Amino acid sequence: MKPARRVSVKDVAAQSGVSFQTTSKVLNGGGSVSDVTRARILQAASDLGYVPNLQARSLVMQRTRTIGLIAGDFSDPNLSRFISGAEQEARRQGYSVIITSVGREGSGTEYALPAMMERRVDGILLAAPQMEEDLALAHVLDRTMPVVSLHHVPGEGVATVGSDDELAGLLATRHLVAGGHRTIATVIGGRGRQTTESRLRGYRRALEEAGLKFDEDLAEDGRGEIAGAQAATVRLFERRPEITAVFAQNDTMAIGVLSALQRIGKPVPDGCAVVGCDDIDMAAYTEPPLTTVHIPFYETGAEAMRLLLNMIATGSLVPRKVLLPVHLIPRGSSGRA
Amino acid sequence: MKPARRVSVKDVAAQSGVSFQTTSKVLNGGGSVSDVTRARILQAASDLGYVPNLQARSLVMQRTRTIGLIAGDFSDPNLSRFISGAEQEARRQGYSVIITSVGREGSGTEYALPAMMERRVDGILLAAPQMEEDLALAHVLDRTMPVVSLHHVPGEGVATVGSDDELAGLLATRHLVAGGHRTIATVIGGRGRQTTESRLRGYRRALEEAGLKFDEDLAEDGRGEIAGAQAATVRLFERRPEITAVFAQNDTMAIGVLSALQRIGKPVPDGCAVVGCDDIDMAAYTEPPLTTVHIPFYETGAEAMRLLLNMIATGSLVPRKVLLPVHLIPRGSSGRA
DNA sequence: GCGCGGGCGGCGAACGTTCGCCTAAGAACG
DNA sequence: CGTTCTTAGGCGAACGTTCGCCGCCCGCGC
Repeated sequence: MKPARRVSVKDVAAQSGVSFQTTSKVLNGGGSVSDVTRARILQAASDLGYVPNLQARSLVMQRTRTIGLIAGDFSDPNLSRFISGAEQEARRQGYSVIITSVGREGSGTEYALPAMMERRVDGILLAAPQMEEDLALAHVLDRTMPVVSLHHVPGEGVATVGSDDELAGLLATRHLVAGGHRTIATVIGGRGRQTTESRLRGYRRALEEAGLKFDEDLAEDGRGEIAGAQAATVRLFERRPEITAVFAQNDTMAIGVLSALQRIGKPVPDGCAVVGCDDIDMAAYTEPPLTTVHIPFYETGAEAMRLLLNMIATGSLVPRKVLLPVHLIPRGSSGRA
Repeated sequence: MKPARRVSVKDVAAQSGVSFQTTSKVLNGGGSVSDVTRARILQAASDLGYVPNLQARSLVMQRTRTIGLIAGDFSDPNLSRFISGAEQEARRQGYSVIITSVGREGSGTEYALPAMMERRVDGILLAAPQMEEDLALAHVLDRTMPVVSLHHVPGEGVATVGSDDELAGLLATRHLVAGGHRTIATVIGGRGRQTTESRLRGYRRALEEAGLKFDEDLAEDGRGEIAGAQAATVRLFERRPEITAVFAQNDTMAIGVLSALQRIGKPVPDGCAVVGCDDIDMAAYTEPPLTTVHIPFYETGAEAMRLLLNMIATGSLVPRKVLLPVHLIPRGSSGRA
């Protein structure tokens, strides 16, 4: 199964007739070695197909060039984009990423952290909404290791990179207000989540700006899913048939809203305008195309990784908090093309 | 930044007054050690917050309990589910997963492999369609390390786990035939891909079974995307207005087909039936809900990982080829609820 | 012709483990 | 009371690196 036993620096050394330490120097570019020996060593290394052992290197260097990524469900397309951005940035800087997911209700939390610590990751990137309230986690992380999180985490040592969710809610709702709507409902994501609360705050602020008052009856929980949003939409219109616009706090739910409206016979956008949030791929292709707020998940991932690697490089643990800007993308579902 | 310097087994040993080797024995459950010493050591370990260093362990054990996952774009929801399944299974068996993505056109290929080798992964899971034809890759992998791939890979040493794409095409098309359709078009994914070819084969076989002959004009390339599928649909109907059913080779394209049909004024399913493939979340919520073939991506990932870990455990390099079954999910878009 | 400096490369140690072998007691036994 | 067995635990080595120090030898300058 192993054709040639793993070749180490010693094998290369033997082949080229120098000590293995000298070989190491050459392979790392350093040291003062004559050009001929250098060439000979390099040649031998390539002949033998030498591949350095990062495990051993990490052992002496006391760092692994590895980042631990703790994520919620990978299948979430938004999270996927975040991960994609993070991984790419890590790679660009010569780091590897080791992943672990935690189940919906935090199962695996107690496993994830130890696994990362055992592997001596240089830092941790957190992208698990379900850990927002995990105090034990916060305690472990606090001041122990560089950590950047996509979501808010209790405790002080953790930096956060995210997008401006309040602005997202604000832009979406302002857009509807500008379209002349006065009775604007909203379908919110999971209650209690940071993202939800922020977007809701933006919604309220926009209403306030327009001199409209917030009405509890106009906010329904769609639990972040299509089916939940459908049900929420139905409830909203039963209660308040005069609604003329809905701000769905994410595009998935917006799709649910769209299909519910179709079912109850409200044409979009003339009977009811809809604005989503996230700008998933599909948003451009719903019927009608969905007006939404673009959330830069990919860039957020890259930025979070950048910040993390920077913290590692400088050894500074400044718990910064970065918010990336978002912008509205007007499409058919709100009446403007 | 580091509150207490990393605690090693030696620290634990010092604290409990035994040699570090004995400590190691205790921590690994082995060795013959009296109960009192054992307890003392365990206590010290927990007091000090000892976390074993897997790097060091790997060095001597000659295996890392790490699997390298080389994936195409993470943002692909199907791939995400595959990854999710794979990661979960790995975790269940005490392995970690380290990821790297390769760009659309194979960029990063030359990087991905060395990175995995340097980290001495125990095996590699390949989920990058763009590597199907990478011969250099195949050469490196061949007989060098356990590898399981989601897609076909040239060379002999690589096992494959996938879903039965031919069956998928067959079931989808049979369903349309059974619905009385005689002029059934298909929108295919990227030409030349294994998946595409297999599904197309299933489509042709179903036609054959029904005594219909395959017609080049009825197959259009939708390049796997919504927009591509829209364009393909338009081309199809310009050429053959008599089409009464479309098999879209994946659900994303099916959504494109649906929106194109709406635009050209063909009601679904009465004017034209549509069947997709993959069973993405959204499929149940299109208008009308999409009949599709369920592809078990999550299970495929888990199964692939299972096979890989099994290969590693037994040291056998039997290049098996596993196909997971698929099944049709009838919904509104094909006329049957 | 002698001393000295510098380029080249060797060598020991350390990183944190696991593993197998060895030994010092104490227990059991005749 | 001496011999052997067993048991608890020590010890050296190895895994594959990096790093700093040291010594050799050659060449140059006086």
